[in-house]
This record gives sequence, structure tokens and C-alpha cells, in this order.
Amino acid sequence: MLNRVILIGRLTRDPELRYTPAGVAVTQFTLAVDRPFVSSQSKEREADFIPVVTWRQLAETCANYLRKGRLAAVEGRMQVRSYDNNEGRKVYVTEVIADNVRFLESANSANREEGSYSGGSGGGYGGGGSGSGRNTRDQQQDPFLDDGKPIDISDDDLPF
Amino acid sequence: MLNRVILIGRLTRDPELRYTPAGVAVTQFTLAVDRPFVSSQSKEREADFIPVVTWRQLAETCANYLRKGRLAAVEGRMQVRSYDNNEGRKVYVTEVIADNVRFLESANSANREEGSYSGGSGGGYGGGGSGSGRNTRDQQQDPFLDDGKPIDISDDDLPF
Amino acid sequence: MLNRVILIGRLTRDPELRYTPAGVAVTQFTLAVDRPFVSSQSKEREADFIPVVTWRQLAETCANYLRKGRLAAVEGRMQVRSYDNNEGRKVYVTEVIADNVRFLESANSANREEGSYSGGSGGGYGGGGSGSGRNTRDQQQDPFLDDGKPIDISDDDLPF
Amino acid sequence: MLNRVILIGRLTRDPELRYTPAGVAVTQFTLAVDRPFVSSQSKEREADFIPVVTWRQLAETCANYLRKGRLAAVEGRMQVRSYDNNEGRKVYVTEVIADNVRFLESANSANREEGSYSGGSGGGYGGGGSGSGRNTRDQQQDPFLDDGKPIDISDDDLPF
DNA sequence: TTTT
DNA sequence: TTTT
Repeated sequence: MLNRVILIGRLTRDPELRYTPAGVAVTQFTLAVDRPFVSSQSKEREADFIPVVTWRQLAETCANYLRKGRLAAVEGRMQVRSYDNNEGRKVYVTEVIADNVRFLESANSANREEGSYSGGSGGGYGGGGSGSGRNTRDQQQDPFLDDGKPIDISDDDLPF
Repeated sequence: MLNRVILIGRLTRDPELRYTPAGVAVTQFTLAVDRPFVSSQSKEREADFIPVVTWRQLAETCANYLRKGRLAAVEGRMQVRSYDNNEGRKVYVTEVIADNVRFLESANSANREEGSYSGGSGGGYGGGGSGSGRNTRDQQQDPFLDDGKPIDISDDDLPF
Repeated sequence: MLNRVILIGRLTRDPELRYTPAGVAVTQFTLAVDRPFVSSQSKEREADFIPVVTWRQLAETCANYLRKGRLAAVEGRMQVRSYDNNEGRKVYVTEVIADNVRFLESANSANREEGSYSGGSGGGYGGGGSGSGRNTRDQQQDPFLDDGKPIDISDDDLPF
Repeated sequence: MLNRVILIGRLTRDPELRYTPAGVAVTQFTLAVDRPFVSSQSKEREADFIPVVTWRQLAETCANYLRKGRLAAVEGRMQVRSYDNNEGRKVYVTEVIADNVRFLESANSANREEGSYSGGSGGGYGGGGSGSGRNTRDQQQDPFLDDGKPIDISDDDLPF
């Protein structure tokens, strides 16, 4: 009925842009979100690693401007999907389907490990745009066969 | 760094209250959260089932006032934990650790299947209280052995 | 850059539906939102009264289904506008521009003071729809003169 | 009942730290929050200016690390207070009472106009701490007379 | 494994 | 009264 998530964290890797068979862009990345009050004595994990999925124009923008290590704010909703793994067990995956992403660091302030990448002012706003225009990255990817319906793609086809 | 979730949905079952070995109350339940725009033609799943965990006083209050089918608003943060299942595979579990729960239906407006339960005005506010006072439900449970540190309990001990 | 508000509260009066000169529906209401930890001894105000504005289809739905005293969840963003009052002073008004409203009580569970109203299942979901279809309430209102541009209407023309 | 706001924006001025007569730190600043979809043709205002208030330890931290122009994420709740101005009119003020502030730019990436200030890594997390330790800025301020109750201070005494 |  |  109401489902809203807001996260700020850093990308654990470069985002992955793929296309559904119908040509819809979808980008996946994982945010490392530091936990608020880490008990200083404990050596346990002190961040949550949260998978984020974006679609369409926002997916293209994220693929173009986000990189490993960058800080981003993500707004969206929690979604749970499941698939059967090869041992015949049901596996549940919880992702944040983002409808708004803010890039909180420009390339200037956060270019550490990315190497070649050097475009982008980093100030983009991820509105729920509807543009299409595939970008050049991953252009060569065979858009596999699908009808573009929102989420009914088999697990193997899923780009994340 | 920032991690905030707000959900409104209905409980899929009665909440489960347990106690850590140190006597800390922890309640788990699952919210069925309807998806915003269900494509009317599709028969696919139209809700996300999101596990929620509450601690301490809020856990007691939830156990006392929430029941299967009730509508509730939950505020908290996404947390990912993992454990190794019996096949030696790492299983990831994403939960919402709630610090605020609002009961959106009183017993009067939603008493269908609960049978015996008949207390509670349902209007409780789940502040981050620190009270203790175990309630009577599950009273008989052997609080197993533990030190009460926030989250470092083995998977088998975990009450959810 | 990011601006998100989520409120749950009760309407202090029936919502007011009006139309811009261009025929765009806009509904205003005020939510009484109880404060979290009211110091029980104090007799001070223990709720915030927050003006909410909705547009287009959502405005129509709110006007149709919400009434004084009803419980609602509102999602949107804070917006500050200003106007000069008749003493030549600038007055600032902060409103929540809602893009999602959930009706948390059906007519059955909350019909106290509303008298005549008796329609509506109350379960509507206020998606950002784009339908138009003026409803019958307030139909007689002279849509004053305006061009329909989002927010550039003089204070006197503003329907709230 | 539920009241949650999350904002990301830039400070329009340096934050102002003051103390209540009881010695409680309170810091006020204003965030300029860009609107999501600015119609590019229009020259109208494209940001909301939202007053933010923080208390206690978080107030001290904000005063120490935030400066004009810095980017910050703020989490809190909307609060409406009112006072009678000198013309005998009731004036309403809507503020965000923050319980969490994230500094999204370090001094390195945003040191433009701040002049003397040169401490702080800027990465602080504004937990709801309870520490006291007045910092040196504004040390000389006469803590005026009051009883320290949360909000019951006359408008003239109010440090914002 | 799921709620209305 | 406003920030980049």
C-alpha cells in the first residue's frame, strides 16, 4: 500500500547496464550503506549491501554517471522476487526499485579507481523520465527475446 | 549512511515474540505490502512480503496488539544478514528493523480470525521505549543463553 | 535535490476541491499529525497541523473519498510558497504536495460527523494518474482565469 | 502519528548555534532544496528554502561541520509552531526538526567562502547523541533564562 | 509459506 | 533574506 525507501551509500562496483529483449534498459548496482551506530568494539559487518535496480532513462543515466565508490542517494521501493536455484530451492531476493537517484559526488571529487571514465558532471537528477536512446556502453549486448512486460522474465534472462 | 524505510501493509500471520538469552524481547512478522500499480490484466503476484523485526518494548507492544490481517505502518531501516544453510550455501535475508510501528486498525474494525484475543485499543505508538516487563504470551519460553549484544546471535538461536 | 515527506494523520475538515482556470483539479486539506512523544504532563499542543495539496486525478479522488476525521497516509514533498499579505508583509506557507495518498479508514469504520456522505469503499490508491473527469462536487465553481502553468497563480486565485 | 521528512540540499548560510537558558544546544540552518522538475523555460524559483532545527549533540556537530553552500542530507519531522508578531497577527513557522544529518561534502570538496574555518573531516554522523560539551563557538553567549523544557520558549528567546 |  |  505504501512502500518507500531512501538510502545513501557507496557503490560496491560499477553499475551493470543490460537490456530486456524488448529493449528496455535496466541497470543494477549495490549500495554499501553504513549502519548508524556501529558498536565500536565489534568487528562485525558494519554496512548493509543493498541491491538497487533502475529502469529506462534512469537506468541509462546511472550507467553513465555512477561508478564504483561513488556516493549516491537512492529513492524507491522494496521489492521481493524469488526464483528456484539449481538445487530446487526457492531463493528470495530483495531489491530496491529506484525511481530517483542523486549523484552526490562529481567525478572530480571521487575519481579514484575508475581509470578510463572521465565524462559527466555528476550532477544529474534521475527523474522518472521516459526517454529511450540507448547509450553506447554495452551497445553490443544481444537484447535477448522477451516482450518487455515489467518483471516476468526468467531468472536466467534477468540482467542482475 | 542513511537508510530509511516506511511501509504500510497487512500482517500475513500473528507476530512471533521471542526472547534472546539475555532476555531481550524481539518480535518478527511479515507485512504484505500491495504494489502500487498492479497491471490489472496480469495474475502475477501483486504484493511484496517483507519481514519486519522489532526489539525491546516495541517488540512487546507489537506482540500484544498486532494480529494476522491487521493494517500497520512500519518505519525503520533495511538490514541484510546472512547465514549458511545446511547445504553450505550462504543465504541472505533482508529485513526491516523497525523503530516505529503504528497500528492502523483497532480490534473493532479488524477482528475476524483472531479468536481469543480481545484486548487492546490498538492505538499504541511504538516509541523506542526501554521498558521491559515481559508480557504473558510466550512467557514459558526458555530464554536461552546469550549476552544480549545486539545482533551477534547464531542463526539457530535467532527467533525468526 | 531530494525532498520526501510521509505523514499519517487525520483530516481536520473536509477536503476542498477547486479548479484552476485551465481546469486542473486541486484539492487542499489539513492533516493533524500527532507528535510522537507528547510530554504527558504538558497541556501544550500535541499535534502538527500540516496543509496538504493534491493535483489532478489524485485531487479528485481525495475530494471524493476523504472526509473530516478520516485517517490518511500522505506521501509527497515539502514546498514553500510566499505571498504578500494586505499589510505588505511577505507570508510564507509550507505545504506538502502529495503524489500518493492512502485512505486508511473506510467509511464504515470512521463515519462520525460527516452526515450525508455515504459512498466510497475508501480503499483507493492515489497513484499519479492522469485522468480528468471532473466530479460533480463544486462543479458550479467558476474556473477563474489562468493559464494552467503549475504554480504561478496569484494568491487570490489560489484555491487554498 | 507518523511524520518523516528526508531532504538533501545546500545550506544558504552558516548554521547558527545558540543555547537555551538551560544550556541546551540548538542549531538552525536553512536548506535550499532544488525542485525535481524545473521547467527549463521558466525563470521562477526552482528551490524550496526549508528551515532545519537540530538539538543537543547533533546541534553542536552541525555547527562545527556545516557551512554555507555545503551539501547535507537531513532526516527528521515537520513541525509547525506559531507566534504573534508585533502587528498582533499569528505567524506560522514550519521547520524540520532533524534527528539525523549527514554531511555530504568534505571541507576539501566545498571550501569556497568559509574563510577561517578549517577543521573537521566533514564525515560526521549525527546520531541522536546525548553528549553535552559546549564547543567554543558562541561560547560567550549569555544563556538567557528558561527552564529547559523542550519547546516552550517565547519567540523572542528562540535562538532561530 | 503469505495479507485485504 | 537565500544554496550549487
